[in-house]
Amino acid sequence: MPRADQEDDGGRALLASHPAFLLAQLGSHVKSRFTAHLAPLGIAPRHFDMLALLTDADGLTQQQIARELNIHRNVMVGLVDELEAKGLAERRRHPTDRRAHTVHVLPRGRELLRRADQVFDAFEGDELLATLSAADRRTLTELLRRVAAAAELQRGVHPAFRGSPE
Amino acid sequence: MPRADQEDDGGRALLASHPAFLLAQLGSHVKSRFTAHLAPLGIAPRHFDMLALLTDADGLTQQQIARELNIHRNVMVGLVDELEAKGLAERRRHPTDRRAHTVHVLPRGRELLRRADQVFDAFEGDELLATLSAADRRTLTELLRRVAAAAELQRGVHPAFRGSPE
DNA sequence: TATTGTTATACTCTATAACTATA
DNA sequence: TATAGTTATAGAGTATAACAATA
Repeated sequence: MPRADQEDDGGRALLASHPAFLLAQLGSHVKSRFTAHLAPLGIAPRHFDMLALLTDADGLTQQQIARELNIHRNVMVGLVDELEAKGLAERRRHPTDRRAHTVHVLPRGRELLRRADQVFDAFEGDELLATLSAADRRTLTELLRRVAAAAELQRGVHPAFRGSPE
Repeated sequence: MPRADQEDDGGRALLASHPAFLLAQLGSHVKSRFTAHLAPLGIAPRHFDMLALLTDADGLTQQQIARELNIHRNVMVGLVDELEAKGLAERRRHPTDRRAHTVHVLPRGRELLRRADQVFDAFEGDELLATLSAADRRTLTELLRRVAAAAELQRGVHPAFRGSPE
């Protein structure tokens, strides 16, 4: 059903029909919309990613979280501070390494993540992709996944590569 | 050919397999990679977008450019300054409105845009989408275009909506 | 009174470096 | 010597307000 590529005007191809341009545009759109949807819950996408990660793998150190989420360890300090201030997570002493802190999700954090998941699913399904059929959504997801995989972007797959140079 | 959605582990669905998440991730990846590819030419994506717009519609005022590109008019001042400093574009007096400046691409700007276009095409075709067949690329482009259209994101389509509140 | 370009200011993000306590 | 967490600082980017010239 797609009426694929229509050539336009005489000269240059319109930027707006290039996948790279569309990806950049949609990426920033998704980020700002999701930020807005999350605001009433009192958290930002950063916190959402972190709670989601810890729910799958509780008790990681700040360094490990930073590598998984591809953010600098300096920024982690503030993020964990904020989660602690909101009662969503807490730092504990690492059992063997006295330099490290492990981070653990608290009950309030799990409860908030549940609601944030609903916000995310509603945004994705009812707003962002509302015009696509179920089959189109599967196709889009698979194509995006392949492009992301080729770019080595997946979370938690190549943690070793993620060393931010200092 | 896509092996569509594979359910994983016991609990939450992995964020990394959601199209909204993939879009946000790929969007920032595209932006940073394209910025890096453009750096040797001495310009940023902003300048590229602006040169591309003016090549299709030379002589717009700074306000009009700002609306088309969805950036604030205050920022336009600096961008045009930079393009002028590099000899890529220049301000001229608006023929009838003495408050306004029109912006015009100079020969060096057109020449640089040609090279930037090549950089863009090479990045998109040989790097970003290298793993996708021609048919997959068309499918992806069409799906992205439909999602972007639904979000009213196209450049230059609804300029009237773009009023940044002050 | 509204608009164009401009400047100034503040606020957020990010990147870098350096410090401490451990290993 | 290297690493985990922390703190401080500087730069880029963005948002807001205000101003002069003109409509």
